[in-house]
Amino acid sequence: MEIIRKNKTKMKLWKINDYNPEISLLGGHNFFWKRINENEYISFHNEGGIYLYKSKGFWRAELLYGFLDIENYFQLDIDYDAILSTLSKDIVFKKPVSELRGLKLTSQPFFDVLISFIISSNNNINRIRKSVLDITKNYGAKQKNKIIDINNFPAPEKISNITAEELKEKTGVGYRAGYLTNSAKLFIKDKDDIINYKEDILVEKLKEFPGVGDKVADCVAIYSGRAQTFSPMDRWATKILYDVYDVDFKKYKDARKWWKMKFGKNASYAGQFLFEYYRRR
DNA sequence: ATGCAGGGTTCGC
DNA sequence: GCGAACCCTGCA
Repeated sequence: MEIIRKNKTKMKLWKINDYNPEISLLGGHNFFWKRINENEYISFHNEGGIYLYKSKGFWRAELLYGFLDIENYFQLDIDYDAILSTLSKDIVFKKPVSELRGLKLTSQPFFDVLISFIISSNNNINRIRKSVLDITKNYGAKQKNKIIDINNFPAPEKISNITAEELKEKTGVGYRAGYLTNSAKLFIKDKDDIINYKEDILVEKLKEFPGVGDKVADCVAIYSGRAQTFSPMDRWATKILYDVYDVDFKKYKDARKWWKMKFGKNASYAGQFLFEYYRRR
């Protein structure tokens, strides 16, 4: 991969090949990006702000503040072509892959994914995004940078110190407010332990957090880059798998096994293409 | 206008 | 293991 270094500032620029920010960053798996215009995006994660912009036909990313690992965040080590060509052997993926080419997953900071997907339960994408933004505006800190005025998402300590009543009043997260503050507290206590787990063990640990069931646990594990062999079973996935593959799972764990058996290491990408394709119909 | 679904989870039985 | 309740809002 190409790394461009500006001589004076030592700023690292990363080239993001074969990328579609619109469907990758403003869809249903990442709620921490602001679109400035069609050629510029900025993230407001607690751990860092990435500036993504199109220049001379290529998407490039640089860190504006904080300490995010951009190579890890954009999963620059994966073989995207190999994933797509493997999936495309299945007729089901012909249209999703051709129409949504450039859709990629991100490995987001663990806590940010945890909070945003606790908000996601029995909720819709527009409202999830709005709630995340409300939390950021109310409790984040201004991050000085050369592009745009922006707050970052608050740290676990910050959220743990808000009362559920206040959070509910200011952000519209509703009955999930208590889940959020208590999960933040538990995260502070358990973070050194939990971030070392992966895949099936991680999702079981994640269910100890209030507001986290099987589906949200899958989202946190996958969208933080700690699981690849399954895909979250929400209303959409359940319907899609029933309609397309004629499968219907009695137990959630059976769904995890099915994804792994059917798609192996590509399961999370498989699910993401199906979800983003069918929810746009 | 009123009813319902939205990337589910919790609680009580 | 099953069903109801849940904040709120856009859209039919």
